[in-house]
Amino acid sequence: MRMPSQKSTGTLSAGSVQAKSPQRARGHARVAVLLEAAGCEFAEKGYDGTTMTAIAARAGSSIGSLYQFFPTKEQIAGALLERYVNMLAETFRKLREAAPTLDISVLASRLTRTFLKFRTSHPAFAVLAETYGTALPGTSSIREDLHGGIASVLAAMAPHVAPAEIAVRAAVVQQLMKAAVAIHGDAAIAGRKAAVDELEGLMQHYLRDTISLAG
Amino acid sequence: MRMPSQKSTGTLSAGSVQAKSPQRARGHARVAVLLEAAGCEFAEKGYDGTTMTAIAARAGSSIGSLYQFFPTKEQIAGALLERYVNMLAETFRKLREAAPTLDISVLASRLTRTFLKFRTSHPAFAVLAETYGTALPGTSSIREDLHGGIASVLAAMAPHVAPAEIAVRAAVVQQLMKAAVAIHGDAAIAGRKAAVDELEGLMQHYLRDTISLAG
Amino acid sequence: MRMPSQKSTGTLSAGSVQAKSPQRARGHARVAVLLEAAGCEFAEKGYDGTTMTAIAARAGSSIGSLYQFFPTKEQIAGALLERYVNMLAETFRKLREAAPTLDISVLASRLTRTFLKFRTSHPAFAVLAETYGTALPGTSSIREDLHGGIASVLAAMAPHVAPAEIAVRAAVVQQLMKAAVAIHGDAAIAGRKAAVDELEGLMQHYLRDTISLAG
Amino acid sequence: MRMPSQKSTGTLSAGSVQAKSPQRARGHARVAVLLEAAGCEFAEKGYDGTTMTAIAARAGSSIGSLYQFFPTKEQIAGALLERYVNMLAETFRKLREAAPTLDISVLASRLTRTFLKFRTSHPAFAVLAETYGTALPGTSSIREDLHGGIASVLAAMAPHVAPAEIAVRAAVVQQLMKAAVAIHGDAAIAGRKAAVDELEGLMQHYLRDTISLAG
DNA sequence: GATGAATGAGCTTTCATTCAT
DNA sequence: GATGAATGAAAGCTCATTCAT
Repeated sequence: MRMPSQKSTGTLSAGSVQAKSPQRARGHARVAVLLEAAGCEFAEKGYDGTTMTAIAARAGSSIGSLYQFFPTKEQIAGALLERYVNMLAETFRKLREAAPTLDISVLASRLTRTFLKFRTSHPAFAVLAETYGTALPGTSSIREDLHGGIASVLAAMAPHVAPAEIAVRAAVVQQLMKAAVAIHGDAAIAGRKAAVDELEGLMQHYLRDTISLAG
Repeated sequence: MRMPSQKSTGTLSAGSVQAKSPQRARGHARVAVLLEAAGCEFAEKGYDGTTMTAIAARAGSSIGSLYQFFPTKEQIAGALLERYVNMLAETFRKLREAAPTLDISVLASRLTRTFLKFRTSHPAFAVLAETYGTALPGTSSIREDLHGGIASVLAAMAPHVAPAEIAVRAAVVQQLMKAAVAIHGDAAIAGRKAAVDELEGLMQHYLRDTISLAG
Repeated sequence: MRMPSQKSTGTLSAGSVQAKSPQRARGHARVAVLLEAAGCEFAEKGYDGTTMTAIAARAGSSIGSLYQFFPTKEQIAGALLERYVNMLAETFRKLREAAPTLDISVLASRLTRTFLKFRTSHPAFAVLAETYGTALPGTSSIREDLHGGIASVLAAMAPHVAPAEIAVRAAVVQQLMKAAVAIHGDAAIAGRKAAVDELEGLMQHYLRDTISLAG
Repeated sequence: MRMPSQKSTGTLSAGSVQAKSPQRARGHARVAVLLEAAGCEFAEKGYDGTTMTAIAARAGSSIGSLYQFFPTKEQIAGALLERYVNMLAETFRKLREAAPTLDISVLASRLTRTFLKFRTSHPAFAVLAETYGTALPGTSSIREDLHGGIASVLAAMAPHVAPAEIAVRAAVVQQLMKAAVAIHGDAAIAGRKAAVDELEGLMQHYLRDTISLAG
C-alpha cells in the first residue's frame, strides 16, 4: 500500500476534491472517461489492487493525463465517491418526498431494493465506502451521509417520532439495507431471492413498529 | 498490492494451510507469536497495508524466520483465519447444544452479542474475512462456514423446519449479526447502544417467526 | 527534484544518519561500496542529477540493496557528509595540536593547501556541502563545524586573543580557504598556481595580523 | 533532474539566447514578467527545484505562453543570467571609469560591497551562476566575464602592471568578493559585520600591494 | 533452523516539452 | 499568439520473496 506524500486529512470533503478542474470541452470528456475507468478498476481489483497505470490505460489516456486532473489516487477515489454520494442523496430526496403518500409495504420495498440496485450498478461504491468509510473520529463520512438521508425519509414517514429516536431507527434501517445488498451479492446462497424477501419483510415490520411509536 | 511471481490459486484451502508444522515446542511458540503479531498488524493496517517485515519485527523474529513457517503472506492470513473460524465453530457448537433449552430472547441476545464480542476481541477477523471473504465462485469461504454454523443453531432451535428454509433464515440471521457489529463499531452513532438493542429485538422477532413455521 | 515523503528536519545530525546499519560482514562491505559509488555520482552529476538507480548500478548492487541501508537519497548524502566532516575534524585536530609549534608561514600554507587537497580528493564534498550547507536557521551545519575547527586552530595559534575575535577571524580564514579551492578548481585561469600562492600570502598576512592583536 | 529529449549543448551561448524576440510591447512586458517570476522561483527553489509550470503560474501566464518565449528551461536561465551579467558589466564599467580618481580605501569598499549588494538584490544570480558556472572546458562562462570586469578595474587602478599579473590579481580579488558575499549571507556568524569589515581590510591591503608592483 | 542481505518488478508521482484549439 | 490538455520517460521508493552464511 502506497501513500501519497502530502498527508491528506483522511476526509472526503465533498466539493473541492479535484485539484484541477477541466476548462475545456476535451478536458471534461477526459475526466468523465477517467472516472468511469477508475470505477471499473476499483470494482474489479479493490482500492489497493487498482493502479493508476491501469486506470489510465483503461481510459485510453496516458498516465500524465490522469495526473493532470487527479493528482493522487486518493483524489480520484474521492471524486468518484462524491459522485456516488450525490446520486444517493438525490435518490433519498425523491424517496423522502414520496414517503408521506407511500404505503409502508411499498416504502419497505423501495428502501430494500433501491440501495440494492444502486450497489449493483455502481459496484465500486462498496469498495470505496469500505476504504474511506471509516474516517477519522469527528469527521463526516459516507456512513453519516447515508444515515442522514435515511433519517430524513423516516422522519417524513413518521413525522411525530422524536429526532433522537429517528436517528437510532435510521441506523438500523441502514444496516438492513446493507444486509440486503450482502445477501444479494452472495452467489453462494441458494435461496438468496427468498432471503432478500425475508429481509424486506423484516424491514416492513420495523417500519410499522417505528410508525407506531408514540410522539 | 504486491503479488508473488508464481501466481497462486487465490484460494484459502482451509485444513493444510501451514507449510511446515513445527515439530518442537520452540516452533509452536514461535508460530503463536507470529500469528499474534500478524493479527495485530492486519487489524491496524489492513491486509495490503501489512508487510511481512512488520509482522516479523513485531513478533521479534527475523524475516527469514517468518518465511520458514509461512511461505507466503496469503498463508499467514489463511492460518489466522482458520484459527478464527475454528473458534467460531466452537462457539456455534456450544450454542447449538444449548439452543433447545434456551429461551428465544436469550438465544437472540446470544446470537447478537457473541459475534459482536468475537469481532471486538479479534479485530483482524473483519479485515481477513473482507479480504478473503469473496473467494472465487465454487470455493468454500468463511461466509459459508459461518452460515453453516448458524444454520445448525437454528436447526437445533427449530428442528421441525425444513433444511432449505433453515438455510434461508440462517442467511438473514447472519446479516443481522453483521449489522449488530457494524452498528457497534460505528462510533459516530450517538445512540448506538439503543440501536443494538433494536437489532436484538428484530432478531428475537425473526427467531420466533422462524419457530412458528410449519414443518 | 524529488523529495522524500517523510519530511526531514533538514539537519544532518551526525551520528544516526543510517537507518539500518549492517550487521554482517557482507553488509559492511556493501555499504562501503555504495558510499564510494554515491560519492562519485554526486561529484560528477551534482545532487539532483544523481539518481539512486545510478548509484546502485555503479556499486554493482540492486536498487533494493541500496535502499536496505539508505532509505532515502537524503540519507546517503548525509552518511557521506558525516564521513567527510569526521575526516576534516580529524585534520583540524592534528593541525590544532601542531599549531603552537608551527611557523606562521607553514601554518598558512597548511591551512590553504590541506583543504585544497581534501576537496580535490573528495570532490563530492563540495556538492553536498553546497546542498546541505544552508540548513534551517538555528541548526548546526557543516559550515559551523568547519568554522569551529578553524577557530580551534586559531585559538591554539593565538591563545591570548578573545574568543569573539577568534570567531570573526575564523570566518574570514574559512573563506580564504574556500577561495583557494575555487581558484585551484577553475581551469580557465591561466596563472591559477600563482593565484593560489597569492592567496597563501594573504592568509599569512592575516594570521600574523591576528597574532599581533592585543589579548 | 529532468533533461529534454533532444540533447542540448549544455552551453549558454550568451548573445542570442532568446528564441523569439517579441516584436510588440505586449511581448516585451510579458517577457519581463516571466523573467521576474523565473528569478523568484530560481532563488527560492534552486534550478532543479523550479518547474516551468511554477514560473508560468507565478507570472500569471499559461505554460504555453512561457514556451512561446523560452523554448527550454535552460534558455530562460540563460536569459536571466545574461541580464545579470550585463548589469554587472555596467557596474564594472562605471567602477573602471572612476577607478583612477578613487582612493584605494574607497575602491576596496566598492569592490567588496557592490557585489554584495548585487547578490542580495538578485538572489537568483547565485543559483544560476552555480548551476551554469562550471561550463564545459573552453566555453565562456560567467566566471570569466566577472574576471574580465574585475581585471579591467584593476588595470585602470594600476595601469603600469603587466596584464598577466593583473589577471592573477583579478582572480584573487574575485574570490575575496565572493568571500564577502558568503560571510554576509551566513546568518550563523555572530560577528558577520565585523568579518565583512575584516575582508574589506584584506582587500585594501591587497589592492595596495598590487599598485606597489613594479611595472 | 535462524538470520539478515539481496533482488527486481512494479508502484505512485513529476515535469519538460509538444499539440490542438 | 494564447491557452490548457496530452504525453511518457524517468525518478524515488516498497516489499514479497529468495539466498547465503
